[in-house]
Amino acid sequence: MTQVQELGERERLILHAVVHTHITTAEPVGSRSVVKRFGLDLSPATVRNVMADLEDLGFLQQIHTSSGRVPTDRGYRYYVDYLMRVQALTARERARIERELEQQLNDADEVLRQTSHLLARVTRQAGLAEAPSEASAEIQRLDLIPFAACRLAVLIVDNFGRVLTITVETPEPLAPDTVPALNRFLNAHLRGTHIDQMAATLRTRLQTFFDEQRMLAEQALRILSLVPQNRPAQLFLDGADQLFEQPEFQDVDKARQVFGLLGGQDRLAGLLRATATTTPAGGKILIGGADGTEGLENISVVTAPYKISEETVGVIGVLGSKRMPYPHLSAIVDYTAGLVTKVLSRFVR
Amino acid sequence: MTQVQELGERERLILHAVVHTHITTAEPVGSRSVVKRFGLDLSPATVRNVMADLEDLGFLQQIHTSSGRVPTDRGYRYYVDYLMRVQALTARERARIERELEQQLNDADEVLRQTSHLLARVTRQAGLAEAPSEASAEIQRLDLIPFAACRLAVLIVDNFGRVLTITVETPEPLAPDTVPALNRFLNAHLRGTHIDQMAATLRTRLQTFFDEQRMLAEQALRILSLVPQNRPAQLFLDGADQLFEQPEFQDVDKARQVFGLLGGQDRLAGLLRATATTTPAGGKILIGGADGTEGLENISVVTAPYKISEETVGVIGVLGSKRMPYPHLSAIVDYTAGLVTKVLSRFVR
DNA sequence: TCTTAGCACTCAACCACCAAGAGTGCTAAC
DNA sequence: GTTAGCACTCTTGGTGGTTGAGTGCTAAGA
Repeated sequence: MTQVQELGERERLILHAVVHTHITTAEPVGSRSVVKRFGLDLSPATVRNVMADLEDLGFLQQIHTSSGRVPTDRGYRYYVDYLMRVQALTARERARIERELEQQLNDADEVLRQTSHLLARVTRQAGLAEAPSEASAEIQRLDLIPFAACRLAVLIVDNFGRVLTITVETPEPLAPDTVPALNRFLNAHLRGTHIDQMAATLRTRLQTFFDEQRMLAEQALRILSLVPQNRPAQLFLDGADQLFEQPEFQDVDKARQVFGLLGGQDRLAGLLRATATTTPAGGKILIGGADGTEGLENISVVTAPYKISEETVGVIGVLGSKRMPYPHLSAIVDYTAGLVTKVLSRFVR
Repeated sequence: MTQVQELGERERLILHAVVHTHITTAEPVGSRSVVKRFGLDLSPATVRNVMADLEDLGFLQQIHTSSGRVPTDRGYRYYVDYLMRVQALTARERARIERELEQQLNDADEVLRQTSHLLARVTRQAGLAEAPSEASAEIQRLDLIPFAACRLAVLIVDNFGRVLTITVETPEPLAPDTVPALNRFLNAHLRGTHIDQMAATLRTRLQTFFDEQRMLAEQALRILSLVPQNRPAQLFLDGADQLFEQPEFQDVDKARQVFGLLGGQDRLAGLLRATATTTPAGGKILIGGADGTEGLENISVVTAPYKISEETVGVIGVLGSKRMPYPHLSAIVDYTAGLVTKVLSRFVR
C-alpha cells in the first residue's frame, strides 16, 4: 500500500480516466482518446509516458504492444479505493428501491429474496442476498414436536419472524409426556439465545440446575446436540443470466467458470462472507481473484452488510464482470443494505 | 402421425443413421459418411436420394445447400418414438445410481435433491427433480402454533417424512386456550388428507358437525383458508453449468436463453409438468419448442414420473441440448425414477 | 528537467482472393 | 430401382495487403 499512495496528481488523473473509460467502453484505452474524452490540457505523448509508468507500477496492462491499456486488478483496486467518487442515487432510484422493499413481506427470508431480485433488476448484474445467519438470530420460541417414534421436529421462531424447522433423529424414543415440560423448560431458558448457541448455552448453565430441572436440562441437551451446527445461511441469487449481456462473457469459457461458481451455493456463500469480514463496517468491493478465492478471476463483487443494533447479521451484494460501474453500484448496494436494515428492524422488537 | 408410419425400411434405417451420427459427432451428416460408418450395402448416391426424400418429409434439414443433413425436431421425434432402442444400463451404472440413493436421507426432499445431483453427474446434463407435490402428500400430523398476536405457524408432517411449516396471518388474535382443542380436532379429521385438500375436506364435512365441534370446525376452516393454494412444489436443479460443454451452447445467445429459463423456477416447473401430463405412464421426452413452451428451442428434456401406489407424485429428468444420447438417458431416467419410487415407499406406510 | 512534436513501428481487424474438401443434385447408364 | 459420374455449391482455412489505432523513442522546446 505504501507506493500506492505515492502516485502523483497527474498519474491519479490518468489512471482514473483510463479505468473510467474502460468501464464504459469495454475497449482498451489509448492515450489520444483519454486526452479528447477528458479535455486534458496535455498532449497524447505525455499521457503515453504516464501510462507507461502506470504499467510499470502494475496498474495498467497491454493486451499486446500497441493496443491501448486496460486496468489490472490492482488498477481497479486503486480506482475503487482512492479515485472514484461514489455516485449518489437519484430520487427516482431511491424511490424505486424503496417501493420494491415496501411490499408486504412476512419475514426476513422474504425480504432478502426480494432484495436479491431488486438488486438484479436495478443494477443489471447478478443480485445476491444472504438470509440472517443462525448466529445472529435470536430464539423467540422453541417447540419440540415428536412425530414418529424416534424423530422430532425442532420448531424455532426467531426474531426475524422466521419459522425454522429442523428434524432430528433421536437414538431412543422420547416419552410423550415429558414433552410439555421440556418445552416449558426450553422456552424459559433459551428465549433470546442465538440459534447456534442453544446447546452451548444450556451446557454452560447445566451446573445451576438441580433435581427435576437438571434432568430436563440433560434431556434437552441430548436432543439439541443432535441439531447440526454451522448450518449455512440461505442464499438468494437472482438475475445471473444478465451476465451474458457483458461482452467479457461472450467468451464461453469465462461464462462457464462463473456459472460453475454460481451453481454452488456454499462457495458463493463463502465468497460473500469473505468480503464481509474484511471490512466489518461499510460496504466492500472484491475484485477478481485478488483474495485468492478460486473461480472469480473474471468477476467482481460489491457487498454491504445489513445490521441489527450495530451487529452485522448478513450481507447483500451484486456480482458481475470486473468492468462494472462501481461508483453507482456501491451506492446502490449500500443504500439497499441500509434499507434492509430498516425493514428488518420492524420484525425485531 | 399417419404419414410418419409410412416410412419404408430403408428410410427408417437411414434416418436412424443420420440422427445417431449427428448425436455423436455434433456435425452435419453426409451421405458418404453414413455409408461408411454403418457399412451399408448401398452407394452414397442412393443414400442421398433417400436423404432428399427425408428432407421433403420434414425429418432432416440442411444448413445450406451442400452441407450434410441435420435432424429437425420432427426427425428427433421420430427417432425417439420409433427408431431408437433403449440402451439398458450396465450393472456398474445401476450400482452407481443405487449407491447414490442409498445414503442416509431423512425425507423425500433430501431424496430428490440427491436425485437431481446424481442425474447431473451420471448423465452430464442438467439434472432436475421435483419434490412430491402437496396434491399427493398426505397429512400425518398437523399442528397450529401461534407465535405472535396474529401470526401462527401451520406445521404439517406428511407421509414423505417431510416437515412443512406455513406461516399465516390471522385477521384477529387466536385465543391461546382454544389451540389444543383445535389441534386435536384437526388431527382427528385431517389425518390422511392431501395437503392441498385440507380446507376443502373440512368444508365438505362442515355439515356433519354440531355444537362445540361445529365451532371448532368453523374456526379451523377460517385459519386453513388463509393457507395459500397451489404452492409450487420445490424443484431441485443441479449441474446446469455442464451444458456449456456441448458445442451448441458455445453460441452465447443460445446459452443465455437456456440459463434464463433455468433461472426461473416456476417456468421450469411448468415444463416438467407439461412433459409429465402428456403421457401419464412411463417416461417422456420433450424435444425443442415442439410443444410451444417458449425458451426451449434448443433443448430437450427427458423425464420420468415417480409414484406412490400407482399415483404419480412428482417428476424427475434431465435437460440438455437436443443432441443428447436419448437411448441411454431415457434408460437412466426411467431406472432412477423407479428407484426413487422404491426409496420413497420406505417413508410411506 | 519536464513537455511535446514527429516519426517509425507494431499489431489487430478487415477484406479479397484462392484452394481444398465435403457434400449435394442431376443425368444417364446399368 | 440403383449407381457412377460430373458439375456445382458452400464452408473452411490460408495468404497477403491495407487501414487505423496506438505505441515507444528521440530530439527539440519551454
